[in-house]
Amino acid sequence: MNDINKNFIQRIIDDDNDSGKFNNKVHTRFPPEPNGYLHIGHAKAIYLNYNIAEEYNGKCNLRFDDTNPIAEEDEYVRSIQEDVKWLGFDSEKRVYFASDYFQQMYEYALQLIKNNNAYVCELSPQEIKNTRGTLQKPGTQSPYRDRARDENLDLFNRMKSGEFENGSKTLRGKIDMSHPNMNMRDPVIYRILHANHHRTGDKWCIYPMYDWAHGLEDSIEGITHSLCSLEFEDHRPLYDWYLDKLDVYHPQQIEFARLNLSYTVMSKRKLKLLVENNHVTGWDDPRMPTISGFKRRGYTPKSIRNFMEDVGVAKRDNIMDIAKLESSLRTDLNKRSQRRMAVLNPLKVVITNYPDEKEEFVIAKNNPEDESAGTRKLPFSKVLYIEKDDFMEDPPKKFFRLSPGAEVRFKFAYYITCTDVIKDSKGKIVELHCTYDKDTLGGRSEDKRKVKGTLHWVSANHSVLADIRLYDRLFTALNPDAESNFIDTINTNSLKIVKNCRLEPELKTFESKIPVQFERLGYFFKDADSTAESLVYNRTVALRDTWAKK
RNA sequence: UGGGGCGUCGUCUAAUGGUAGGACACCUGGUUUUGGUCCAGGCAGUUGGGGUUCGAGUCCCUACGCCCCAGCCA
Repeated sequence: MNDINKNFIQRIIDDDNDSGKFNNKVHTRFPPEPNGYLHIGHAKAIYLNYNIAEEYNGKCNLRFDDTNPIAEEDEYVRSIQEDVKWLGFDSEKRVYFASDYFQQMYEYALQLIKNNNAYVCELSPQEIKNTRGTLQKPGTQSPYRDRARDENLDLFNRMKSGEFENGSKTLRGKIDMSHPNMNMRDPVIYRILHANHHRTGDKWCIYPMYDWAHGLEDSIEGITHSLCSLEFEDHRPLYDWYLDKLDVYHPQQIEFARLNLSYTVMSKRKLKLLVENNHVTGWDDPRMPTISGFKRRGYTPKSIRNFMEDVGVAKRDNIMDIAKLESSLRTDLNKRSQRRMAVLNPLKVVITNYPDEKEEFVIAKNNPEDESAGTRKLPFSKVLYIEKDDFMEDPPKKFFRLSPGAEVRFKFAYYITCTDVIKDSKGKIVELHCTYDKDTLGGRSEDKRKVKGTLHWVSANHSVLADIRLYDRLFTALNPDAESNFIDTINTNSLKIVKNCRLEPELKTFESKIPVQFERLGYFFKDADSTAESLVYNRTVALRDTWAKK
């Protein structure tokens, strides 16, 4: 690793290592709250934390920050672990829960009270709000602020034993009600919550607030560099205050800019709304920026990791162009995907000079980027389907697909010339009559005559049917968060289902785990909705198309 | 009128007082049995104004702009 081109976090760690601050140790953590599914913004945090640890020969913990029983569920801890693993990060059994430290946190709170740094406050939530002051004006002190030490201890213990109603009392830090940083105006440390916790059940009825819990979790686990997003910058003084007052091991919090993607929303609240109001089919809807959504859509873990490497890390607010994600995706898929033939919008083609009952098999390359992927046999016969878009009766200049009198290559098969256009009574094209040149088997000719267009095709009788789901961005606004109501900018055409697509027969039994490219169309991934009788494919991403742009 | 951050091509991100570079996007051209890939090239940036310096994206002053903070959420 050279000194140049490091990001600001690596430089901080280098400085710490130079000064011996953490004895050259690096230990990070990824601390999700199990209250929703992971999205690609989390993937940045995961990537960062695991990679920093690996780079410096350290470790990274996966820690569930489950301090609020109201919002958290087991379903989410399961999905989060699954997603982290799918992304390619091994937590090596380093899986922890904030709730495992509840007893220890409680004892630390006792210590804080004993040192006269915390007190039990009986102000209601509304009263606390009213006395906090504003951004410009200082707050006023709670009447309970100067309670005797023993009374605080007694009251706090009774809070713990369940004697009081939700919201009736809190434990608060005794800091400074006129502090310019609102977080330092006697912050709540514990609140009373008679609620069932997904792991500790009914054992506790007081739960620690984030600021109290997070620093202690980091401290207990021996974290060195505690990476979090920018909005916690204002919380760092409090993180430091607690640890200093307790005089315990003190990790360094470092803030970085979270990832934003163009044409998408990233907040859990908004994603949840999309799910609950059925704007999408679920957390794993292929249009969602969730890890499970990308997975179902056909994204690869490697493409997401490469994207994160590309994105980098800094403290500027940013909106990454989603085209960059798609570029990482195509780079990976291009090298690895198996090519297959599929016709989305079939147009019947009859090869008039081809024997009626004949069928033959042409040799098709599975992946031109990788010879080891081998070849397969593709059935060819008299009646075929091609893409409707690949024929124009009256083509513009530079249209080098099929048109009356034009000769094109049917990939891996023959040169084909269109002789007749068959229409129905309304003038709609229903069928094409063509001839083939029998001396061009494999798609090449002895005379080296040049054929500009190469089309994909399937044999009608051999083909299998499928529904194909075409996805577009979920929002029409580049930054939906900036709109007064992001729901209003939902793209009503984000999903288009194309029925009765024709696939080459091998796709009937194709393994769903392998990424596949439908020649000339894009990358597709077999959806979980597929059954033995009916195939469903998701378009992961289209191929770059410089023709369509014009 | 409080506090904390941040301003570099269209979008991300480097350059740590010494030639403003890379990626994506976009535009040319070449190769190609995918209008894909690949290859070659091009376009495009330091928020403004002062100052220090032989030399400033970088240091200082100042102005401006953007983001975050008033949950018993994280």
